[in-house]
Amino acid sequence: MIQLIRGFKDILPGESELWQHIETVARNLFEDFGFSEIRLPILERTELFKRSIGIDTDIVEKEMYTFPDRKGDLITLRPEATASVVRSYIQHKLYAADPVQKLYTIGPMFRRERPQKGRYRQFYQINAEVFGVDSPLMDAQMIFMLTAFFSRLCVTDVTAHINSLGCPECRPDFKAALSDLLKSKKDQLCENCTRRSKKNPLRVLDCKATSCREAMADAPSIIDYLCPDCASHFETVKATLEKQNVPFIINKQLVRGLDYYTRTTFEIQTGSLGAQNAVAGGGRYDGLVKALGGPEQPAIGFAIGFDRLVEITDLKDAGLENRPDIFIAALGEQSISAASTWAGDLSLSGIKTEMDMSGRSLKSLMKRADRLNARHVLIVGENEIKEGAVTLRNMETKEQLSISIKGPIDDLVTNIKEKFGS
RNA sequence: GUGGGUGUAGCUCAGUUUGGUAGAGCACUUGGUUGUGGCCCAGGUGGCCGUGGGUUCAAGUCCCAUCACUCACCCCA
Repeated sequence: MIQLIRGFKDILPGESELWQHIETVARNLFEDFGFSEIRLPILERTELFKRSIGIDTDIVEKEMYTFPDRKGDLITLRPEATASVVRSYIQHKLYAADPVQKLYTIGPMFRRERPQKGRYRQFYQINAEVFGVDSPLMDAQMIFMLTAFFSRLCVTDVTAHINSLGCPECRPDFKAALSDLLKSKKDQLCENCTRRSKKNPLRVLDCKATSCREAMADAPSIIDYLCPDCASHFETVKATLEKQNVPFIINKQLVRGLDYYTRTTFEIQTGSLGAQNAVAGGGRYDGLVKALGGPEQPAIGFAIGFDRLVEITDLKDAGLENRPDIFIAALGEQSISAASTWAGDLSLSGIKTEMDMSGRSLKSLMKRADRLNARHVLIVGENEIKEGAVTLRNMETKEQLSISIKGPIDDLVTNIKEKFGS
């Protein structure tokens, strides 16, 4: 038997309804906030990710699916969406029509990590990005929209964490201060952090090892090193969130794993996912558009972990399953043949119709209708054909009524629709 | 990449200690009830016991290898 690739998964009927529902909620909400969908390719030139995510990050160093195509060009299955959105914004000069662009996209991402709870090699993200707005009010609005999204999906066990990473002006001072501390505490650091303290000292703040956490307890806070502009930007974000009643906590340890982030950064964390506590994350990346060859335009965005969201939502049994309005139980060759043409007309008229073509006993057809959770069963047998009227049974009330089939098929469809009542 | 746990029917799992006929519940199917679902009762279908090798008269069970799943480290969404 050929099995699917490690870390990949199928989304089967029964779960796909929930995925569709979440997608619909996202589309409706984002579009109400003025976002438009952008659909992007899954393969990009490897160079794009190296330049945007950062060459020293784990993603680029060891997690990307990168391979040469038949001509030898290096291409990569996208590990995240922001790089592609930015690429597209630049390539199609979307800023020329209007520098302000609000875009969302939904689709699969690929990272070759060891799979575990809430972590797959192909996973799905819902992304939203805003270009051309540097106002902190937009930062607040993005977080506002994100938390609204979670509450619409009845996800309760989530907390918004926010922080500011400063800008190229203020970050060097902070890095220097942090490096000094790391040198003095180097005996307490775990192996990884010893390495990181030289390459990317910010990451040490994010370490989960207890010894590192203790060592970092009195670490300098980036917030104390913010330049006046960054500081007032962050103040406005916080004040606006408070005004809008968005609960949040300031998390000075919050560091992003991708190099392009600046200023406001945020993460939605949950306690229901084991070690994978981030269910959404994002922030401002004011320098990225320019860095990728575009004009100087600020930007902010976030990504929601779709798979993780599915795991923590309480909507699993919300009755989203695809149940037939009507199940046709036809008995005997003649009835099956006649009913199969009706089934098509009923479906076309918007009635979810299922019919059994096996010719089995009425009892087994009723059982199947019950299993499919059909609302009504249309019984068509020799008797009915002879008498010119079929039987419509309401599966909940057990009420049965007779519907004439003497007229044209349209009449039958209309009659059935009427009988449905609610 | 490193560690722990687990692989037996479509699903959830017994059976492995101490080698000796492949099991249960659910699901599916047929009938009890000539053409009416859910409950009940009786029957039936369904397994290379993850895979490959080894030990043995004999392996689901013991040994070796390998693969997969899963959780954790790491990292992130």
